[in-house]
Amino acid sequence: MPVRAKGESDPDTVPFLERQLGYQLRRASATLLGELAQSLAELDLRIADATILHLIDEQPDITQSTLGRMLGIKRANMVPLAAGLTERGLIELGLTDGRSQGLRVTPAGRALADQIRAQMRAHDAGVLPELSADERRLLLSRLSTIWK
Amino acid sequence: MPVRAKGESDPDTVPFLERQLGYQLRRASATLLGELAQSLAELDLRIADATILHLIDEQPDITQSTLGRMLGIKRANMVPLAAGLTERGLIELGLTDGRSQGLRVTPAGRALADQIRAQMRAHDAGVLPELSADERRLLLSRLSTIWK
DNA sequence: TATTGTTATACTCTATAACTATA
DNA sequence: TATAGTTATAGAGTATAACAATA
Repeated sequence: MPVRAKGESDPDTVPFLERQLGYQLRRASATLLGELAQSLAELDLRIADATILHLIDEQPDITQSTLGRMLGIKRANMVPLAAGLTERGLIELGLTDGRSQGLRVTPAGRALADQIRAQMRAHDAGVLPELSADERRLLLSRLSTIWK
Repeated sequence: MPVRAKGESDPDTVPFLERQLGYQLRRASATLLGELAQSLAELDLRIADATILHLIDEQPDITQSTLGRMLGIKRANMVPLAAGLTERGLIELGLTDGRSQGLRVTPAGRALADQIRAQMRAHDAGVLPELSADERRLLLSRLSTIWK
């Protein structure tokens, strides 16, 4: 007679989609995206804005093109993103070599980047809080193999 | 002296975003979404089309509204999706009670739903193939808690 | 009164093509 | 010749509001 731990249902009863890793990943990601977007809206930032500002703070003189490659955002779509952050006085031009324009955070940008990281950390801490540090590290490394 | 398993880098050296579960989930999900979209394009289907067709096959006489609630798709946006599948002869009206319209697959729709599941299974099997069956089950259940 | 299906519409994100300037 | 930044634009996908018909 088959034994099953409590809380686990009969595998044959589980609907198809529930067993799809891709589907579960998609739904989980969409939910977290929405939550984070709501949280960052308090800082008047979209997720792309916040991520870019953080990266410029972390890596001064990075260019639009490099940021786009890192984040999977097309060069053309980086322009209004960078322009928006510039208009708000959060970033400015750093080292430029004529065609490449290094970007740096302003003092206001750095302060906001700190707030962004704080919010992202706080949000992330609420995700799967039952994971141990080891389990968390393992999951992170597994996920990164999917897209890298 | 701190000991570290080979292949693991100094935690303090890992960039901020790489340690964010939300970010990793987002990137992984986007990659898988793109791969699956490419695969389903062979059947001339988008992911939403395929998912809906599968669900109607699995649950005959389900309505647009119910499908929308299950998948996080607004009622208004379900209309063109259902219309498209109907025009292609993949689904048709089943039980209707006046305002609710149950949807069912046609024979062609059922055959395509089988192909969809085959493609989804095949794609999913390529995701984190190093996971054991137990690890896979655990991950699935953890992910589902995020969005349910 | 609440829900279903529906239409119209706006908004965001993303993709493509083309152009200029520079390495 | 390849790359960075830029512009304009088209296409998805998604969101809101409103309406008619029905439970």
